[in-house]
Formats: sequence, structure tokens, C-alpha cells
Amino acid sequence: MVYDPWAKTAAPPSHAVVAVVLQVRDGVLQVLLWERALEPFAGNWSLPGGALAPDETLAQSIRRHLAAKVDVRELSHLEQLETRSEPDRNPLGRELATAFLGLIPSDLDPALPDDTRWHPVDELPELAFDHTPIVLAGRERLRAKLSYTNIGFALAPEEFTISQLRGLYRAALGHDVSATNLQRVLLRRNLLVPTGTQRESGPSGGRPAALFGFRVRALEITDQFAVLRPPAA
Amino acid sequence: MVYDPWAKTAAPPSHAVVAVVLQVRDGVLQVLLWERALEPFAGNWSLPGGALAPDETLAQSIRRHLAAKVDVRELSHLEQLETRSEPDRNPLGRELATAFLGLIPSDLDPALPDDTRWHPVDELPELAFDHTPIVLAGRERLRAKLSYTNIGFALAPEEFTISQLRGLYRAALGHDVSATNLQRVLLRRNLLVPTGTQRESGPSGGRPAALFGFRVRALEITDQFAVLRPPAA
DNA sequence: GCAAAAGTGTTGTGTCTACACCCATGT
DNA sequence: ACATGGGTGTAGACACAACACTTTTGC
Repeated sequence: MVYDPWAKTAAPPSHAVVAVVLQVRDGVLQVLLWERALEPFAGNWSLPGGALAPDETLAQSIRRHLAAKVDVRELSHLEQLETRSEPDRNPLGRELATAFLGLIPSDLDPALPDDTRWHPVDELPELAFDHTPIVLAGRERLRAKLSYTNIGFALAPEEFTISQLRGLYRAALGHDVSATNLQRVLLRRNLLVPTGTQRESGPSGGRPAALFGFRVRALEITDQFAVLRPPAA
Repeated sequence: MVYDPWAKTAAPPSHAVVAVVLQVRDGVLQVLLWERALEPFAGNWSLPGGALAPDETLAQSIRRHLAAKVDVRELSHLEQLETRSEPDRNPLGRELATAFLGLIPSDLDPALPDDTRWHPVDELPELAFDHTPIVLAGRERLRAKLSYTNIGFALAPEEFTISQLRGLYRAALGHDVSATNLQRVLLRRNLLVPTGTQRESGPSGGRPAALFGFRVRALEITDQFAVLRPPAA
């Protein structure tokens, strides 16, 4: 093992992984929370996660822990957020935690165990540890990336109408979004492709909506260098 | 201590911190590298850093390790980049590493120990561990933030002319930048304030340059919501 | 006067928001 | 016909890059 300043003192800190799993449900951005059974914070809501095991990466670890809560294949996106290290963040002993952001398309409804529930991000209960700022950091990351990447793909079903997509953006961004302009921005940036098919009208009539899908369902930066971009030549 | 899956197997992984310390020197973006004395990778260049100690945060830790290399008070900005966890990233044993991005204003010239040197980021030698991608990630972070934050303050002296600032942006971005438009963008966004003073002309003449400073010398997002911004009302 | 360096005026382009208007369907 | 929801046309605001031009200095 590497030289270890802990050798004569205590063991190195244990390392936890947690995930901010977000999904737009009922038109509201919600986060998957888990009711803790054990101390510390027994009975409190917290982010799902667990301890890092030997020989797995952080990403593998969070996937393993999430597998106990949801079907991991339903995760459309997963990225690292930040690592928290306040010495007293866990009252039972030193513990680092690396947080991830996970997204689930709005058309899926994973079966959940009894101790796990969706909560609107706008009405978070008191969370264990430092999980509240982590959830808010996850939401901020999502909001920012909606502006300059194609990350919308991770919130949306394979096929959707523009007004459905508008609902997802509105829920994630926390403000109204015009369907007209959303369509134009995403088409201009070549993120969306029409499937050619249409959705039939509802019972109250109305023009049938065209269906679209994201051209690429993996993260791409679509608005690099908004300003100070390289010279044309 | 928290429940520990390592208890019956091995100790938890040791945790290292490293920093990508960047400065524009001689018009070129350079990174502070340290020549390793010990295995693994003895003799190779690597990022400065070291082991996390008990009772310090990651940020405190990287400051402590950097203090052995440079005067930490010269760091104008420090932020967390990412945590690396590939099990074999250290051949001597499992080790996680959290990387930071640090910036130093171009007018400072910290005294360095013998084993430490600046290297142009464009001509990196072979680096130990996974440090090459970490350096490139640091440069990308800086480049992106130059576009939508005031992070230029961390590369620049307290007072500077627009052409000096242009040199810093050009070195960091890797492409030419027009002084004319740089001035306009940063003034429009209200990042710069004229100090009212001027720099005297050089020996070959030329109009004396006005001096500017950053209005705020702490990170601020200045171009939030480039698109999909909230409705005007 | 001339060169050098800094700074301003101006034009054109592209992207975005807002809003009016048109289209397709059900009752 | 008319209500409902979807989609297009268009105009105005704004930010930006490019480049010509002017200003201020040293020689």
C-alpha cells in the first residue's frame, strides 16, 4: 500500500457514494429519497447510496447501490457531481462521499421498495447528512446543462410531442418555457429529429401533434463557446 | 465508525488530493509539475499533492500540500474538479484521488523548490498515474468558465491593460482573441472597472493604455441561462 | 511627419423572445 | 361553426465579430 499518514492514527476514512436521481413526475421535478433504517439519522430521508467496495470504481459502486432501489437500466444518464469531505459530515465517524447525478426518462415508473419514495425537489423534507445541498447542486447541474447540452434526452421518452417536452423543461428549469421557441432552439441546434409519425388528437379535439426524438441519446455539448469563440478563419 | 464493507478484507482505499495549478507565463498556459522521488513512477512528472489527513477537508488538504510548493496565498482561485477511482490507477495499491483546479495571477512568480517546475500545458511530458487527463480536464474547465464567468480575475493582476488581458485569454483559450471585442464583452457584462489611471507608453511610443481591474475578484456566473431563460414578465 | 499602440464607430450576422396568425382535428 | 391544441411567419431586441477609423504617444 501507498505511504499512509493514517497508519499510526486511525483507519483511512470510509468512502460513500450517493446519487441524486431526478425524474419529472406529474409535471414536477422529483428526487428519489430513501428512509434510513440505521443510525445515524435513523428515520430521516436521505439520498440512496452506500459504501464503496474494494475493486469497484465510484460509478460502478453507485450503480450497484442504486440497483437495490430501481432498475439501473432505466437510468438514462449518470455523471459525477462532487465529493464532500467535511470531517463531521457523518457523526459516527469520518466519511467522504462522492455524489452523482442520475436521470430517468419521464415515461418510466420504476418499482420502488417500501423505504424509497419520490419527493418534489421544491419541497424537500429535512435530509440526513449534507444531502440537501447535494440535491440542490444536482438540480443546478441539470438546469445549466439544459441550456448548452442535449441533456434533455435523459428526461424525455424516446418519442414525444413538443408540448410534452415543454412540460419536462418547465419542471426542470422551474419557469415557464414557450413551446414555440423550445422547438425552434432545439431544431436549429439539430438536437431533435421528427419521427414522421403523429400522435392522435385527444377527446377534446385539436390538431394532432408531430412526434420527435433526440437525435443522439448521449451527452453532447451543443453550444460550446457561447462567446469568445475562435476566429472564423 | 460507520459500517465498513472493508472490515474483513483490506483497509479502505487511501485518498490522495492533487492540484492542476495553472498560470499564464511568458504568454503560455503552464501547469505546475512535481518530479516524483518515490515509487511508483519515480522520476516521472506528476501533479503536486499528497495524502488526505484525518480531520481536514479535501480543500484544506490540497492547500496544505501545495504550501510545500508555492505560497498558497498566491492562489487566486481553487475549485474541485473530479474524483478518480479506477482501482489500478496506483500500481502500489488502491487509491482514490480528488483533483482540484488552482489558478495564479500572471504577475506573481512563486519561488519553487528544486523538484518543481512549470510546464506548458501544450507540451506535457508523460505524467504519472492518470494525471494527463486530469490536467486536460482542468484546462477545459478554465476555458469553459472564461466564457460564462468572471474567472479571468484569477489569471490577471489587480490592474492590467486590455492588451495584457488579451494575452491571458489567448494563452488560456488557445486561440487569438481580439482586444477590441474582449473589452466590449467584459465591459458590457460589467466585469471590468477602469481604475482611471494609465500606463505610460513604451519606448517605441504608442498611446498610453488605460488600466482596468475586475470589479469582483471572486467567482461569479455572468452569463447565466444563455438560452431558455425565464420569461421577461 | 511617421510609426506604434490603444481605443471607438459602425456594419453585418446570427440567435433569441414575443406575438400574431394559420392548420388540423373533435363535437 | 367553433373550441381546442399544434405549428409557422415575422418582427424586434440584443450580442457578437470584423474591420475601418481615430486618438495619443515616442522618435
